[in-house]
Amino acid sequence: MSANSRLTVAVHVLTWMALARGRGRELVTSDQIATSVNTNPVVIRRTLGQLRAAGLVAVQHGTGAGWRLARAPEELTLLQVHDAVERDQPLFGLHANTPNLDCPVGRGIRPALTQVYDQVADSMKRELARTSIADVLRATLAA
Amino acid sequence: MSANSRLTVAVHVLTWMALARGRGRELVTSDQIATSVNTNPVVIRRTLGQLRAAGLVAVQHGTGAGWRLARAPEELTLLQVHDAVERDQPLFGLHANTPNLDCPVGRGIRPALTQVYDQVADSMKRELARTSIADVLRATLAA
DNA sequence: ACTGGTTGTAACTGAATCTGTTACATCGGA
DNA sequence: TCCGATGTAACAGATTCAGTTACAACCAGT
Repeated sequence: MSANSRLTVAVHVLTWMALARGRGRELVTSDQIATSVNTNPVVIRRTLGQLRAAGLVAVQHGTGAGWRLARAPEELTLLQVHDAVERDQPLFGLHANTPNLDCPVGRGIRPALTQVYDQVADSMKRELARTSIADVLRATLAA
Repeated sequence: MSANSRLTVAVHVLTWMALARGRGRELVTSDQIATSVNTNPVVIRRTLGQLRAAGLVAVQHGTGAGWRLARAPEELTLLQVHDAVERDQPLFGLHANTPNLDCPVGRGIRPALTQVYDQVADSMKRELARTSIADVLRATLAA
């Protein structure tokens, strides 16, 4: 399947918020962010809701409502963002149907693959942890 | 998204072929493999077709037709399998719609993310390269 | 207490993907 | 020629994804 864009949208959101914050506008709305991402504000609010559940952003209600970063951009890693928006999504799927348990391979391959896939996911996560939103903003403005 | 099971099925196929080969049965049919994977033979043939295009298995036509491994199980890595069945599938998708190019973030974030995503994919591939079909077979029979 | 702009979330749509299935042409050794 | 297997197109149902509409909830300012 072609992978989804959740991580991309979430990083875009946070990077945009980091830029706004650097310009003195700490509180921003889903509408403003949606203009930059070029999508519907509800999509942005869904993403922000996941980021809030993970403690990466904070929301303010009522008049003058909006969102703000809960941490400095240097302290926000792509791993935190990934964990926030891809909760429990395996990197590789196992069998759609249980394999034949009468076969030695069908019986043992799922735990064997789970172990390998976990190692691969750990490696991926270590790499994601090496980049912060501040890094992304820097690279984005340099382009 | 829940991830697809292509890599899992392909590894299962090759692992089963490696076991059969170790038992002296070098040539096997998609029907036999499908029984272990618990799916339709056409699904297996589709997978085998991709593995053949990558040079990992060889096919034999006519009477007594079937498939055989093109290399020893020790020489078949999960990276090769991944590249065979997930050709050009990005690890993370970019924006579904082009972001707002009038915004500095919308303009610069795609190349910035591409660079990061490529690094993460490289890390993932390095880890996949560390495991062979022989390793998987060993772990499968040990379970 | 009312207003008004924003959030929070459910419900639905269309497109795409994934797995499984049927059908059938093709291959080539016996 | 026969026959068991491959190669592949076509289709179906389930699921996912992004987008959209709709509307209740929230709360600072007046």
